[in-house]
Amino acid sequence: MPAPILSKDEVLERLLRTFRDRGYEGASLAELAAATGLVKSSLYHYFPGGKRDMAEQVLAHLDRQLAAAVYDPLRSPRPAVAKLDALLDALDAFYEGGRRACLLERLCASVDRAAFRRPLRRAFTTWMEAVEAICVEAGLPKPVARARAEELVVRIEGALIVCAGTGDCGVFARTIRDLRSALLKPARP
Amino acid sequence: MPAPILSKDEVLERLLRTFRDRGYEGASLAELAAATGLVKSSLYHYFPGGKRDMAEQVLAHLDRQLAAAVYDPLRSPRPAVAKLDALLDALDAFYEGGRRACLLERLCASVDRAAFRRPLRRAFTTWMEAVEAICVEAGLPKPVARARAEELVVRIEGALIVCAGTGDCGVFARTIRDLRSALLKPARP
DNA sequence: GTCTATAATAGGATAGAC
DNA sequence: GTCTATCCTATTATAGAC
Repeated sequence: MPAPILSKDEVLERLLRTFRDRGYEGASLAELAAATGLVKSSLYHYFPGGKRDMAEQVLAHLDRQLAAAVYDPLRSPRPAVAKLDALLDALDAFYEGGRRACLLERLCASVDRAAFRRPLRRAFTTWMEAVEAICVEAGLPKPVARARAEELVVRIEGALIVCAGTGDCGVFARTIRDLRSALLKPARP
Repeated sequence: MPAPILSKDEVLERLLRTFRDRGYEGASLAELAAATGLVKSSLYHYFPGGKRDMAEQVLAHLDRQLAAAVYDPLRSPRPAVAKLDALLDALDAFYEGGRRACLLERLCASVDRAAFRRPLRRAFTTWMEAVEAICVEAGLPKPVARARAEELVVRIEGALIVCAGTGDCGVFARTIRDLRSALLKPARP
């Protein structure tokens, strides 16, 4: 009875990278197996439901990771501006300045998207609610805060696409910079 | 020698729809054939290079379509606000209020993305230049116009992702509305 | 220019040994 | 929990008739 080579979290981490680099359809079982150092049938031990199961568990893993590394720290007693800075730094690092794609986007675009509907919706909602809370804390009225949060998520996702399409990571940098300076500005008179 | 059933443009139009609905990897030759009413080997008559060839030609087709239906009309003698309105109306119709995905995004996310690098870059650039021209015409300084154009494309692409992810087309509608009212606003003091 | 037929391969998935 | 071996189907692609 061989011992596990990688922890489940390490397996999920590698699957996450493969899915976001290759896309859902683009990531074959052969690639996913190679990325984890396992053979296909070993993957089926962890993920009896196959590829779809992998993506679902990777999504849940991402959710946990983000909660622990990004969203929870936002509850610390710091001014809203500092929280926004921290969030944008985390996003910049996570997407490597626009060089990496977003797993959520990749799964939204997949043929199996219906299977990921709920976790995807949840991921986007959690993200937006975290930003909305920062905006509210900064003194913005709730409807404005909501709109600003939506705008942040939209612009980050869009910037990743345009970076990939133009090969110009500057788009992502400018988007981050712009959000940093404008997101918490008072609502226009 | 049977006559063509569909014109080349009609074939390209149907391939475009299939690619944007199913994604590049997600669209199989069987689906692409069904969508055009041809059998696989007939597709190879039009597209000897197979699927990649199809996507490349579809991209070129889209480029021509946009030039004729969207970009060229922007050269007519109308005020900049009217041009922006027309462009946003065209985008809203093209993406069906956020219900349809963007072909450019689908190809950016594909495993064969390297093959589409140039046409993708060109498509994004053309789009941004058209918006930039409107902004300049509205009296914005060139650097501001450039940034605003980038912002429009980023927000449209992002809104499509967030729509797909949350199932809420309202995101797209709000983005269009917001761009309509804010894109040509004078640069902040 | 369209078709039928067929190859060749890659993909997802399973059985069962250790 | 990992492996080897295998299966089945879908997918891409080609050959050649009409």
